[in-house]
Amino acid sequence: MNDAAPRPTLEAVAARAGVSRATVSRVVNGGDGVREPLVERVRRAVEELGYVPNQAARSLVTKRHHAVAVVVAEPESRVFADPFFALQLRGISKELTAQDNQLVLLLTEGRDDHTRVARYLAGGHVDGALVFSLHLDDPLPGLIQRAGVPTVFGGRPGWSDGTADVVYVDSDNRGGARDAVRHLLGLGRSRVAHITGALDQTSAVDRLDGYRDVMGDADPDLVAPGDFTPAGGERAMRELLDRCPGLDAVFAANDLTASGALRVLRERGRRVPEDVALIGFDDMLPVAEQTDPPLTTVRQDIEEMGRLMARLLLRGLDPSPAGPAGAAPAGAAPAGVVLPTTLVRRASA
Amino acid sequence: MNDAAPRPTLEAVAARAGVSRATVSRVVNGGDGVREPLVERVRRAVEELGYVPNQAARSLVTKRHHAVAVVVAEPESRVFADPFFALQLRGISKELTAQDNQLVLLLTEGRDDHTRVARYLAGGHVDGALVFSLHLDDPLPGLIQRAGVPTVFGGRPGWSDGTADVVYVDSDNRGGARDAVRHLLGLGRSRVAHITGALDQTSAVDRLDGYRDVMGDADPDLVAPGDFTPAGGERAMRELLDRCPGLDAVFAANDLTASGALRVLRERGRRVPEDVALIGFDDMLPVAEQTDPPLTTVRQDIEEMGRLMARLLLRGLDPSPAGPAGAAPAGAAPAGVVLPTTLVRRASA
DNA sequence: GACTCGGTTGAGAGCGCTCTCGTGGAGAGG
DNA sequence: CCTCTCCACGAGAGCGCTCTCAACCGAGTC
Repeated sequence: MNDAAPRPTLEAVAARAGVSRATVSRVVNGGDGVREPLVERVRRAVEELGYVPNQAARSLVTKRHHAVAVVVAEPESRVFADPFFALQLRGISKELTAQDNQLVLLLTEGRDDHTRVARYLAGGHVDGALVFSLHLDDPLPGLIQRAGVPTVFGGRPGWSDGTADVVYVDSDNRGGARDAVRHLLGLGRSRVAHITGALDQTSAVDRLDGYRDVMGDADPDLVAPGDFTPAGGERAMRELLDRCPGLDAVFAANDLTASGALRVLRERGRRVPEDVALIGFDDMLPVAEQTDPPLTTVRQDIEEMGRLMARLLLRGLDPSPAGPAGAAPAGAAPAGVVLPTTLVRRASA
Repeated sequence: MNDAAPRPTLEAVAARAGVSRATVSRVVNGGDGVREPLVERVRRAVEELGYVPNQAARSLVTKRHHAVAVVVAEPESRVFADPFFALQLRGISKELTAQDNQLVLLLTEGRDDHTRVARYLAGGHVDGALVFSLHLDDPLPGLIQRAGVPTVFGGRPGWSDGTADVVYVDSDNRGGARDAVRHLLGLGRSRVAHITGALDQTSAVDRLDGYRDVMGDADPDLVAPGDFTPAGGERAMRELLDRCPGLDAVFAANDLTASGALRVLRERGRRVPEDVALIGFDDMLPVAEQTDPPLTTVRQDIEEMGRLMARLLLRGLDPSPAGPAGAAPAGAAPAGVVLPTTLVRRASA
């Protein structure tokens, strides 16, 4: 249907500039060791011919692809369906393209995809991988780790409790949860309940831990299991209200959960925040800002998480600059980086 | 940090199986014209060595990359931040991987990125592109079109009013809008208002056109400009209520807009749907289901749109099967494919 | 039984690039 | 003025693969 003119090669540029292929190559790749007049001539030839290097040929010899895979496990799950992930992707993309790397997106669902992805990564088509997987029992991270591709994880993987040499970026779920609960206590509330997230995900576990850090072993009846969905929030809220009618505050594991809880609170005639203060997590805008009252919540800098993941990976790939005096000891990559969270006060608490 | 064993090459497999490189290549690529015993021997060698073809080397000679770029213009905009896009991406991904193609994600913002993307595409690193751009005046689609890469657009591009040979997939915004308005009329409402979307996007224009198809040139005061955001919806709703206190139904250009309108309606003491029936567009779940009352809205099969885009592109790339008796005349690609919408009845209308 | 023919296999030429060497010329040193 | 060094440049090998083409082999054919 199209397939027009064959794209110009190094050879063509060389001919036009009246130099050798090697010289053109040098110019194209930075131009060190080539005298100014020649550089200029080559540049012009490149320009005139509209030359663009053939990445395949280049990769063939350099073994670098300037491409990074972003693996998202189980996209039906929460990761993919909310703006959270879109933002992270944006951060990743920015950082990657800033360093002239491409982003290869790999979405998986189910076993078949696991092996497909593992093969692909092991196949050496990309220089590294950024992996998102929420579930503790997901075999994918393990497979990937074994594939021998440099990898950075988004969120703390379940099987790495600070031990192994796994590189990941996470936000401070535990600290954020503590802040939320403390805020509630600071408001003079004392019977603070918690609706957990899906506890097969580290973020949910960490948030629960944060709650416990502050509340100690308060009344265990004040904790009800949720699953990060509005429906789960409703269910848990009913349960809590039945069990502990006297509760005066709720910390929900995320904003979606909080929105469900909010509906039940209203239905049961509790005023928010007067009777019950409510606080969420994520600061998922379309939800947090649209509820009535708007949700007080814990925000994470999602885009920055993405950037950081990419930066970490790229740094690990590139055995070069080392900065002023060697920023970080060569082999010792930072195992996990945890980004701070901030409390966003709106009307619900 | 790692870089372990060099991966086995075709040569290695050939040696192990006691055949020539050519034969291994034939087997790896389908095995036609190779006798069974040999095929078996080669297969085993591949297995034992864990051989994975080097895609770079392959691309170098075949000029096919088995990779498709997905270009998303202006990710700050609505496209990227909502689940809409995530779903579309999922559809694309499924279709692409089913045919063993990779998905290279290109996010752009601003001029610099435009030229970067154009260069990348023109550079022949991918076999084709799927492009999302919402704004009528976006120069990117034009640039891409000129880059000579096979392209399918998501959503009807502004500059192609059915004329040019542009391939795109869109949902039936106009028809969906008509359905919505007719539904409202069917409910016995007569003063049906419309809050438009951002009119620099074809989807918004099409929805407005659909409204007009049914309402004729009703009272122009019944149309107020929005911008696809909740805030825009609030503003427009206030305007409408001031101008036409007697209105009894509102068709909002999308769910976000509807949620804003809903808030204003409640604030002004109008009951929904008793006093004013309200209907949205998109069926953006976290919004449409969470409002009070839940939103009646027009749904599009987003994931299918994605799949279809990918399928269209791939079909255009592959000059092969042609199906039973040549499904479609070779050169005559279907210019635009428009997917149907369905009305989802909830409580608001 | 010599000959042809369709089908299988191997040899070898590149695809476009990078990178190692070797060469030649300009400048420094004796 | 001649040698030694250093640096800019070109020649050429090869990255791992596909694909054309020639060689070969067994089965028909006359």
